[in-house]
Amino acid sequence: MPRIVAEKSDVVAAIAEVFREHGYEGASLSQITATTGFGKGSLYHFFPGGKEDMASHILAHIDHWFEIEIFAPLGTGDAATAIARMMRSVETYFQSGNRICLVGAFTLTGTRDRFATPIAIYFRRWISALEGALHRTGLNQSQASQRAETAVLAIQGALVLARALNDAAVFTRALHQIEADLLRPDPQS
Amino acid sequence: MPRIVAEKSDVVAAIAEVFREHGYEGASLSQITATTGFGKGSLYHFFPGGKEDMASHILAHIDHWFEIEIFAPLGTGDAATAIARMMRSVETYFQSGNRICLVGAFTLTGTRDRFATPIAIYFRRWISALEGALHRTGLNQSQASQRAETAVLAIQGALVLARALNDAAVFTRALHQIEADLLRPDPQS
DNA sequence: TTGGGTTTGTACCGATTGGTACAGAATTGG
DNA sequence: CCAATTCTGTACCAATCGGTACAAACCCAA
Repeated sequence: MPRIVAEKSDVVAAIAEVFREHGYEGASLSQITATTGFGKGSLYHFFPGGKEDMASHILAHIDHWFEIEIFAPLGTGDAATAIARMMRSVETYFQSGNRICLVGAFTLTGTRDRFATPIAIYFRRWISALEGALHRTGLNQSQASQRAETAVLAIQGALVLARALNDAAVFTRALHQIEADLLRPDPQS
Repeated sequence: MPRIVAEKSDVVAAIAEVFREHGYEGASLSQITATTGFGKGSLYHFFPGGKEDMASHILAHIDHWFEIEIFAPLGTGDAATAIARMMRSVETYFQSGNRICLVGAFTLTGTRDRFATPIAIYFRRWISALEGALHRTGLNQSQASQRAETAVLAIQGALVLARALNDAAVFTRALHQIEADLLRPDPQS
């Protein structure tokens, strides 16, 4: 019984990479079976709802990972440390700019309409978790909110530009600047 | 004879909107014919190379528009004025965040591999044009380069986040901050 | 008005799409 | 060891995919 869960989780991770490479519409069932090694039988056993079901589970899987590794930790301990920890996790997760944000990729196509709610929740949660940490550094609510939004947005943009220029250095460079901007002392006070 | 060119340009613009909405892989020929009103006959007359040919022409069309309206103007006149002008053009072009950057959307899927060169050229040219203007404000080369990269990246990220949250205000808010960051006096001097 | 090129709609093509059916292999609890 | 359940490969399906062929409609110069 636990074996089912474990394998399903593996399947989710494997399919996610196919979506990451070809997008939702571009990832065909035959590509998924070929790349993951799972036949249609297995696929439709785990995901009776087909492609859309797979993508839903993938988004949930990603959201869960971020909740555990990024969002929740932002709420604990020293704020500056938590933010630095986030930046490190982000750099690792996105493989220094060589890996795409699937949520962001879904956002930019018609796929967004299918998954509008989980997509919006993911980004809102990220911003709100970061905003909480910034608030603990002494920033007021509106400044914390603005900085958090800017940081999340910049991470997404960095992923786009790094891939467009095929230059992962763009991403790491951006991450360092984002971190500096986040921890910069309040110019108001 | 000029009529051909004019109509072809119209077709390009119409198809671009379909790609913008569904992505390259997601935009089917039948959707293109239905949305644009042009039959397959016309489509394959103008674009013998099919879908890929259409997308190439669209990218060229976009690049040309940006060259005329954004990139080239950055090289003329007062730098601060030129940058402010760019921000206004960007806000108009992307309809205050309600319109997607097709180049960015292509970047995040397997489509990038097909059009890697024009995509990279587009972003490089944008950054380099902006870098030139920043250099004219007195910033040194490396600072100008870094700021230009950050600004272009942030615009892309703002488009992603605005669409993800279905909130155009995110985009306009970001644009104002980007402009302020670009024109901020050199902290070094 | 006619003739030649340009533009377009329609019918059609093989290939592939996402999805279903189901028999059998593998695994498990009893 | 057996039966029930879980898992998987294969064959198959209608629908749609991107693309081709081509004849008719259209347009403009002569």
